[in-house]
Formats: sequence, C-alpha cells, structure tokens
Amino acid sequence: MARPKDARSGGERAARSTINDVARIAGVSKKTVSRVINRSPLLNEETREKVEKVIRELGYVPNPQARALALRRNFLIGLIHDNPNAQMVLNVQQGILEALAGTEFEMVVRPVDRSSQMMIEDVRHFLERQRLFGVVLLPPISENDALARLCDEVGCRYVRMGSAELDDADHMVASNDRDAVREATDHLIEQGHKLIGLIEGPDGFRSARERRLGFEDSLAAAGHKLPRSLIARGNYTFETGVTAAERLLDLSPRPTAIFASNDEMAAGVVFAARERGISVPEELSVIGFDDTPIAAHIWPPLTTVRWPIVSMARSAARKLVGDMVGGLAAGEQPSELPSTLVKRASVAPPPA
Amino acid sequence: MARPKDARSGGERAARSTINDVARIAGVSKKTVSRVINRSPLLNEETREKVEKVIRELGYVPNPQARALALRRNFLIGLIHDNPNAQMVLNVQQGILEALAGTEFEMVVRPVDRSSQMMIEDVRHFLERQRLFGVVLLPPISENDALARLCDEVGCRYVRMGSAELDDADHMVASNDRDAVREATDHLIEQGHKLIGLIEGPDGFRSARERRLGFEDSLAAAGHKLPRSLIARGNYTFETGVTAAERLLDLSPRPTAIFASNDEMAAGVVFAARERGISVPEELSVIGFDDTPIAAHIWPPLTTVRWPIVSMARSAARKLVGDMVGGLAAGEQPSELPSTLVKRASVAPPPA
DNA sequence: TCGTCGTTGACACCGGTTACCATCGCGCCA
DNA sequence: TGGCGCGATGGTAACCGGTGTCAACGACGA
Repeated sequence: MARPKDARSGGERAARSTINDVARIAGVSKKTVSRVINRSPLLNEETREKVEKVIRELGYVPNPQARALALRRNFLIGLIHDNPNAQMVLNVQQGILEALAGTEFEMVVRPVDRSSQMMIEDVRHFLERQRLFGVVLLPPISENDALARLCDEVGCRYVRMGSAELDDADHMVASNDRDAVREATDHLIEQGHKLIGLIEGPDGFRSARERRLGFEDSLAAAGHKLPRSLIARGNYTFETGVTAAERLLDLSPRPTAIFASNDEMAAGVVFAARERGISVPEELSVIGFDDTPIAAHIWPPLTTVRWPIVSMARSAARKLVGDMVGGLAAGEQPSELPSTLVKRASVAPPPA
Repeated sequence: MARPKDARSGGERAARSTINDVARIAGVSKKTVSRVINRSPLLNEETREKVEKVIRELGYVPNPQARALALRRNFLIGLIHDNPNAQMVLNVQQGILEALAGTEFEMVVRPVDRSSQMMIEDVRHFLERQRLFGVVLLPPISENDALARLCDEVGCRYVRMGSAELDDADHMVASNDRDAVREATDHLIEQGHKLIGLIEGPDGFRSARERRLGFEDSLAAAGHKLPRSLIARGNYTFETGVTAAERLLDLSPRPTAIFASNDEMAAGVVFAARERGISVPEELSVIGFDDTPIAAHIWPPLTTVRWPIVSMARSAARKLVGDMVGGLAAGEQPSELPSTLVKRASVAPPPA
C-alpha cells in the first residue's frame, strides 16, 4: 500500500506504443513488424532481431482488440458449464487459468441452462458474437453432441471434459471413472462388505453411468449380487444424497457400506446416518467421489476417489491454445488422466 | 439432442450482416445506424424506427471486436480476486453473471497473488491490455487502495466489495459485518453463554477486524469481559479453524460457545470438538459466518450469518454497467446490503 | 435573406492483417 | 559479360466493422 508516490506516474505514463511506432523506429514497415509478431518464417534473421529489440525497448504489446477485429477471432477461451457443483466449476477455472497464465488468452465464463429450449441458440449467439478462440465444455453439458457440432459449425475450437471418451483425443479430456469406481468398490469388498448400497447420479449423465458400471464390475467380479433395492438415485446434491441414503438405511437387512457417486451425496449419507444414530464407519462405511473439500471437512473425513479435475481442465485448455504459444502441440496433451483412491476415516470392516 | 436435422442449416447460414448492410437496406448512412445502436438522442423518430426495423429483420448484431477497437474499450467486466474461499468466488461470479445476463457484457476472471511484488503491475498490464470496461474487486484484495488508484489511473471503472465502507458509494458495495456479528453474538448471550471464544480472521483483513469489533460490541454491551486467551486467530481455512479451536477447547475453564469468523473455520471447530468428544451443541455452541453450503451440510448444521454475497456482487456489476443498459442508474444500486442470522442446530444453552 | 436548429452524411481513424506488387541479390544461360 | 528468371524480402493500400469530427442540408423564425 505504501509505495513511492511518484514511482510510475506522470512522464513515464506515455501513450501505449503501436505497431507504427515500432515500424518507424526500427526502420521497417508495419508488415514486417507484423511478420515478426506472428513468427512468419520467411523473414531475414537480422531484420527479426532488429525489430524484436525495438519491441522490447518500447515494451510494445499488440492491441488485442485490433487483432481480434482483423483476425475475426478473439483471444478468449470460454468455459461453458451447466453448474453441476460449485467446487468442480471452480477447480476447472483454476486449471484453465493455469494453462492460460502467461499467454495472451483470457477466460470468460458462461453458465447455461441445460433444460432450456433456447440453450443451443444462446450458445450459438455467444460463440458467434464473441468469436471465441475456443471453449471448454464441462460435464454434464459436455455430453451434448449438438453442442460439439455447433462449435464445429461456427468454427470455434472445443474440448470436452468427461468421465469417459466420447470424442476423438483432440476434442476430449477424460478420466476413467469406471475403473476408478471399481477400485473403490473393491476396497469396500476387501474390507469384508457384502451388502453395499449405491447412490448413483442422475439419469442421462455419462458420469453416472460410468460410475455405476464400475460399481457393478466390482460386485460381479466378487460374485456379489446387486438387488435393485440397493440402488438409489440422486442428482449430485447434498439433499438428494440425504434422501437416497434414508431409503437405503431403512432397508432390512441394512447395507453395511454405501458408495455415493459424488462427495456431496456421500456427505448426505453421513448426515442421514447421523440423524438415525448410525455411526460411521463402525456401522456404516461410506465412499464418495471427487475429493472436494467437503470430503475432508466433515466428520469422519471421507474416503473418496480423487478426480483429477484440475489437471483435466489444464490439459483441456492447453489443447486449445497449445499450438499458439509455441509450447507443446495439442496432440501431446494427455487425453486421459488417472484418478486415485484416497483413504480416510469413513471406511472400516462391517460390524460382526 | 434429437432435433430436426435441417432446421437451421445450409441456406440460412448466411454471413453475419454488418452495419453497412443495414445502412444500405435502410437507405441511410453507417453513421445513422450507429446512432440508432447507441441510442443517440439527436435522431429523427421515423428514421430510428425505419432502421430498427431493418436491424430486426436482418438480425443484425454489432460486432463487439470492432466496437472495442473504435471505442478503445472492451465490453468485458473483470473479476479480480485473491481467492479467499472457493464458494465465495463462485457466488460472486453468479451475482455478476446475473447482472450481466442479457447485456452485451461478458465476465473475465482474474485471480491474482496478493503476496506477489508484481501484483499491481500484473493487474496494470491486464487492465491496459484488455481495456476492460470495469472490474469488480473482491475482498480481501478489494481493501488494497493502490489497486483502486490503479483503476482510476488506467481509466477502468471499479467497484469494491467489502465488509464495511471504504470508498464512496459509487465504488463500493458493502455489508455491515460489525452489526451482523454483534447480532449473532447477542444470540449466544441470550442463550446464557458467558464464556465465549472468538476465532478471528487473518491480520490485515478488514472483514476480520469488523467481525471482531462486532463481537466485542456485543460482549461489552452485556458487560462480559473478553480475556485475550479466548481470542484465537485463523486464516479463514478449515485447517486453521481446527487448530484455533483446539487451543480454545483445551482452555480451562473451557468456553461454552465459539464464534468463528467464517463457516470454514466454524466447521473446523465442530471437527475439533468431535475429535475431543465434545458434543455440539450440548456442550459447545458454534456460530459461523457466510452461510456457505458447508454450514448446512455438516452435523449439526451450523447457525451462521447469511452474508448477502450474491446480491452484493449483482449490485456491484450493475453499478458498473448500469448506465449502459438503459436500466437503473449506478447511483440507484444499493451500496449496503443486510446480513441475516440463520438459526440452525449448532447453538443451545450452555450446560448447567 | 440570414442565422439557427435539428438531422444526416462523408471521411478519417482505431491498430492490426492480408493481398498484391516492387525490389533485390543471385545463379544461369547465351 | 549481359539479359533473365526466381526466390526471398519488404512496401503500399485496402480491409476488418465500427465510432468521432465536422460540414452540409432543409426547414423555420426573425
């Protein structure tokens, strides 16, 4: 706060330099400067260095608005999401921003309403108006193929994030939820659980399906059966987790473990157990998915699957801008990232 | 997903119309169209209607990039924050986006590092490069006066959000944390608590100070004293809440209630109590601040102060763009929004 | 007839990019 | 040795799609 008053005021506050200034001082034409900026290969090495020196001295930075107009393309990466979960959106933002740091790109956020009839047209207008460079599509809306087609149509790059592959590697960054959930459920089975409840995600979500499949894989491999009554459905919110858990916990015989398809719902399970005086993990083991902060902040801290959402988002954004920043090419960005089981205190062997 | 294949393809996919198209078809000049778009008052009513009709028929939308270049100002609202808390950032985004919905503005997000020496210069480059229309400054970084001065200097509008007034009403949207905390503490005192611990926020945060002052106000009014030992400090994270609570709970005599300056730390208090076998609220009452989701999702659900962060953000964004959208003028946006105490299950009378 | 007012248009400009052309050095062939 | 073709470079002008300035224009009251 306390800084020298006049450190950077007045005289130094010169108007920003333009490409013309650079050209004039370097003794070349605008076009040549433009070539330097855009790394044109047909350019004399000496000329390039001369111009770059002037650029450095002037602290010249090309005007993004002018570039956007001339190129008919903005240096903006959009994040389109249909907020499934606050923490997840924020993690994705963090990942994207990490990838964009130090580049000329900025991130604009665009929440949409999946249930709206107008959604596709809204997004179309958004993309066309802003002429976005590219967009990152978050689940669950990333599963909408019409959106992907739309991006192609308006000439906007896109990368979809998801729980399983649903596009080619250039347009997709995925985790492998099925295997991850299988591993988590295996952990429950290894502890001796036989009656394991599942709280799955909403109908139509790919992540919900993948996680259920992983759950079923594990049970099938262990030779356990899965009566329909042990499957409840939630929509990834705490409240629906509570409701689903209440149904499962009123069953007789009662499951000794529950896998919830995300942490919010798993927190709901713990909450519901608490209401009924069922102690976790002594009488009920619980596993969640995502490893959001809530998992570590409730009592007992939740065993959960750490979903690599930040890395996925970073990877997605790099795929979009990768070839613009002279770094890794798009293809070199991983398209599938691994999840890991983090064991905390919500799992124990079933009561004898 | 299933939509008529050819609903909007092919022929209709015409190149977007420009201001020239509108001008030509309406039989006027570009400039006149521009006047219509910008609601210039010196314009014949008939002409306006004629042009508007053509605009409607063509579905013409002005190109934001061209406008940005000509006006030397982008239609972007920046959100500058030094992430104090994930949920809060997301709530602010929601509020801003609500205010921006239906306007031509978009939101770009810019996290910064408060502790970095380069922070001010980084932000300067960001503002100058992108020529943002305006920015919303989140606490705690909103308390940095140098940032506000910087915005003035580069000609970028700004609105600061905070826990108390620290600028004129045009540049500030605040809550009144002091009174809110006083009310919350009064509630504890009414329940009969005398030994009340405080977990305050980090040094240098205005919100931390305001909340402490409110706490002290309440105790002073009730004639209770506040030994220094009953004050612990955290930095608004769950973990520091646990640590601070541990210190308080090991005191003898032990406080019968604790006010934590935010919900994360309050959740930490509950967690720490749990670890020590102290039951909440029977043996320890807890009140938090913010009313983030975690408050309702832990057991017992937390009594807390609902901080009107979404409304504050909405109000902030409206102040910025208000006079551009023909709606409420900036001055009409409220500059102080009320907090409310939401009573849940973490408060009870002290043990006899 | 003139000054004024309300309206409107011509034109340069914002700061880059691209299309197209001019120039230059150089090797090749006659 | 000179004319010529050619690739490599760099310049000029138009353009992206709007906005500002300022002058022109018709109608009107004085």
